[in-house]
Amino acid sequence: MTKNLTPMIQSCVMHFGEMGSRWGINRTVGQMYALIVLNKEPLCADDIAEALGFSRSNVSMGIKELLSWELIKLQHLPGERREFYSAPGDVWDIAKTLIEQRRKREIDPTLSTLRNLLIESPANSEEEYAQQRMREMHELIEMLTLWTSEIQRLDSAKLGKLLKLGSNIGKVLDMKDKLLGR
Amino acid sequence: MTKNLTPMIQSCVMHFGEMGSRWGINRTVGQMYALIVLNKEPLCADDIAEALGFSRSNVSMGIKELLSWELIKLQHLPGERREFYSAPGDVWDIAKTLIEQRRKREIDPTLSTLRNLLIESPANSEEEYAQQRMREMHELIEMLTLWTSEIQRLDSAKLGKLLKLGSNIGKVLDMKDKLLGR
DNA sequence: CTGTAATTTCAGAAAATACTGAAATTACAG
DNA sequence: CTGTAATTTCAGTATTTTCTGAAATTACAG
Repeated sequence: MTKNLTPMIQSCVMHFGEMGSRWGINRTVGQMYALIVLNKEPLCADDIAEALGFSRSNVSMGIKELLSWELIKLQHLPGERREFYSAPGDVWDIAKTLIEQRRKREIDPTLSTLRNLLIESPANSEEEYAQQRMREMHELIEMLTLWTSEIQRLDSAKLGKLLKLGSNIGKVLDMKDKLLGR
Repeated sequence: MTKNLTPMIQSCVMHFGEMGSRWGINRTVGQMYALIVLNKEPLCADDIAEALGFSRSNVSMGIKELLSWELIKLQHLPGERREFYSAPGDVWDIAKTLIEQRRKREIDPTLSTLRNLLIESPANSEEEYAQQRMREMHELIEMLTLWTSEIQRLDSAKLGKLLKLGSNIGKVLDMKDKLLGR
C-alpha cells in the first residue's frame, strides 16, 4: 500500500527491511525503523501503518519491539492525544544501542553457557579437547566484547575525529604494537 | 536422536544451535558447526547425521552452507571413501571468517544501497533530511568496517598478546586520544 | 564398463514466524 | 462518570523457512 513515500525513501526503507530480517529484528520492524529514522518529525502508529501498508496491530507490536530494544522513544506532541515515536538524532547513538542490545541477547548468554561448561571436569579426552576449544572461544569472545565496549564509550564528537583520521586508522593499531613491546 | 554425545558436548551443541538461529545460519547448521568445532577428528556426513539425529539430506545441505561460508574444509582421510570435514584449529581464524562473511552479506549491500541513494539529488526538504541521515549512516558504517578490517589483520599470536593485556585495553584507546591530539 | 557406495537435489511435509482483524483494555476530554 | 479515541492483546490465518525421503547424480573400486 505504501502511500506517500518518495522513491528514494521507499528504497531505503525496503532495503532495511531486507537487512533487518537478517538480524534478529524482522522485515516489517526493519522497515518501520528505517521510516522513523529517516523522518525528521516523530511519527505515530497510524502514520507508520499508512505509510507502509501494515495493519495497525502489526505496527503496535513493532513499536513494542523497538521500544524494548530502546531504539525509539515515546513522546507526546502538544495538542495531540496520540503517541509519537522518534529515533535518536545521532546515528552513533543508534549504533551503540544496537551493539549493546545484541551483546546482551547473543554474546552474554553464550559466555555464560561456556563458563558453566568449563567448570565441569572433563570425563574423557574427547571432552578435554572440547573444553579446550570452549576455553579459547570464551577468551576470544570476552576480549572482543571488551574491545567493543571500549569503543562504545567514545562519544559522537571523538568518533568524528577518528573518522577524519580515515584510513590512517592503522596507525592507532601500530601504536598498540609498540605498547605491547614488539 | 542425538547418539553418543556426552552431556557437556550436547549442551554446547544445543546452545550454538539456538544462537545460530539468531545469526543468519539456522539452528541445525549451528549445531552441526559446534559439533565439528568441538571434535578433534574430522567428521563425515554420516557421523553428523547420526550424532544429531538429522536426515542425511539435511546434513548435506548444512555442509554445503558451511562450505559456502568457508567455515569448514573438505578433506579426504586415507583409506576412506567418504568425505570428511573439519573446522580451522584456531578459533580466531573462525571468528575472522565469520566477521568477513557477515560483512560481505550484510554490510556491503547496505553501503552500496546507501551510496546509490546518496548520488540522487533530493526532491524536497524531506528527502534532504533523509539523505543527511543516510550520509551519516554510510560514514559510520564505513568507519566501523575499516576498524574491524584492521583488527582482522592481526594474527593469532598478536591477538594473544592483546588478550594478555586484559582490561588494560583501555590504554590502547587512550593512546589513540593522544594521537588525535586531545 | 559395471555395480555399489556416497552425495546431492528437490518437491512437498512439517515447523516456525509473521501478520491480521476483532475484541478487550486503557487513556483521557468533557 | 461517560463516551470516544487510541492502543494492545491474541486467536487464528498466511507466509516463510526448515527439514525429510525418494529419486537422481556422482565417484570410484574392481
